[in-house]
Amino acid sequence: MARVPRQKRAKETVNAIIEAGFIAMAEHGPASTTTRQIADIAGVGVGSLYEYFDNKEQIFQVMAERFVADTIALIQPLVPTLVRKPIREAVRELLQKFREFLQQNDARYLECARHAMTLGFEEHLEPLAKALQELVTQYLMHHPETLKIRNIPTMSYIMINGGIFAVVRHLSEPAPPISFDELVEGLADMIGHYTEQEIALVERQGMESR
Amino acid sequence: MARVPRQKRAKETVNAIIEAGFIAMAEHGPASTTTRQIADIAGVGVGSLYEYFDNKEQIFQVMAERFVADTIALIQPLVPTLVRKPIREAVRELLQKFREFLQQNDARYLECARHAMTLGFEEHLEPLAKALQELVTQYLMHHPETLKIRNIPTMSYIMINGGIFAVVRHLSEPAPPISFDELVEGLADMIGHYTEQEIALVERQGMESR
DNA sequence: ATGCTTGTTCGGATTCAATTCGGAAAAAAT
DNA sequence: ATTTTTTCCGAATTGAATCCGAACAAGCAT
Repeated sequence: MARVPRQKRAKETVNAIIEAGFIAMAEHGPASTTTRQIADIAGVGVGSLYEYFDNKEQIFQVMAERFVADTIALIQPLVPTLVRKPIREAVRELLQKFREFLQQNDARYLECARHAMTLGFEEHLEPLAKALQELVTQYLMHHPETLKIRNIPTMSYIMINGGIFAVVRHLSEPAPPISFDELVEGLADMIGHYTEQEIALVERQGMESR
Repeated sequence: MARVPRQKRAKETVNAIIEAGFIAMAEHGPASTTTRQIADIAGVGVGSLYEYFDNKEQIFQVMAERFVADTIALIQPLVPTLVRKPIREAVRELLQKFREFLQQNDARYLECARHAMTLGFEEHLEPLAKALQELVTQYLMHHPETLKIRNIPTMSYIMINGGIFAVVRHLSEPAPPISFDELVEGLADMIGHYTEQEIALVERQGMESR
């Protein structure tokens, strides 16, 4: 952003531009969204885009940041509730909330996510991965029996990244071979089984060594 | 492709363009590779690009197709060997081969994969997903005890997509929190545990119903 | 209110990369 | 050798992204 909006009017302009970005992106896909389209939808002149953004790319970047920030804002208040639930239920609830989130605002975010992998979304994904990492950490602390699981960093890395992408990929498939609900169940089972088996393993070893 | 190369010379040109595409992509990232760069690296005039490709985008598409095709060509001969091995070992071997594959040719493919999520790679991923699906199917047939696992389609969807993306994401992180070997072990464990637990579950149920 | 400074908007002018096109050179066919 | 087909090219065109300076609005001191 070349310049910071100081007056209310200017802030509204910036906001209109970002909103317009989402709309244009959902309609045309990222490759064929032009600055003129964004400006027209936002109801501002093309020149105005460049008052607050260095280039078109940066508009997309800010959109991505907002998307990720909103997703995190969705997750964080859920943490205290989720950490008290059984693992499968927690996974299910998290993913269902995420789905609802994507479908609000005429499914604008969903349309974006569908096209949007096309951008450098991953670069902005880090904060989301961090938030999920935090959720995992909180969860582990509320379930002391899970702390004995081996390779927690590795497994949470796999679950978080694998999970994010399995969901995003599913959303971006025109005709996915499985339903979203099946995907959710599958992820819940995958994670549930893993933790259960690890805990069982630890207990067995504990008994043997007595 | 507007035109099909008929003479040997022309085929070499096409090939040089695609190769140049990989080099330029690895060097500048997809967003800022220009047609001129590609033409210069390939040692042809800019105009020549358009003899065989409709536009720059299509060059990237063909690159993606070649990448995916090469990956499949890597996997398919491994199938007969992999299906005879224990699950963890199979996963480990597959992923290690994949890593070697990415690092050949000055790690050109790896550099591409790093940037390349930025493109519509996923659209070309389908054949790869299919090949992996086939590997899973073959594996299951060679291990009859695994056929009792519930939700095989869902679980293989998650493992394949989650696996692909966890690996790609790992490769594209400048400072990943875990090593590639840890990732491989983790994935092997995740898949291994799941199948073991499912098999155990089925056996237990089998005993109960007697 | 009035003049002054700072912030904001705008759209034509400019720049830059993608794409086109018509003809020259090379290869193949006659 | 001549004709036909294929290939190659780079200057010219096109269109979108970006810049810029004048015009307009807001804040603010007098």
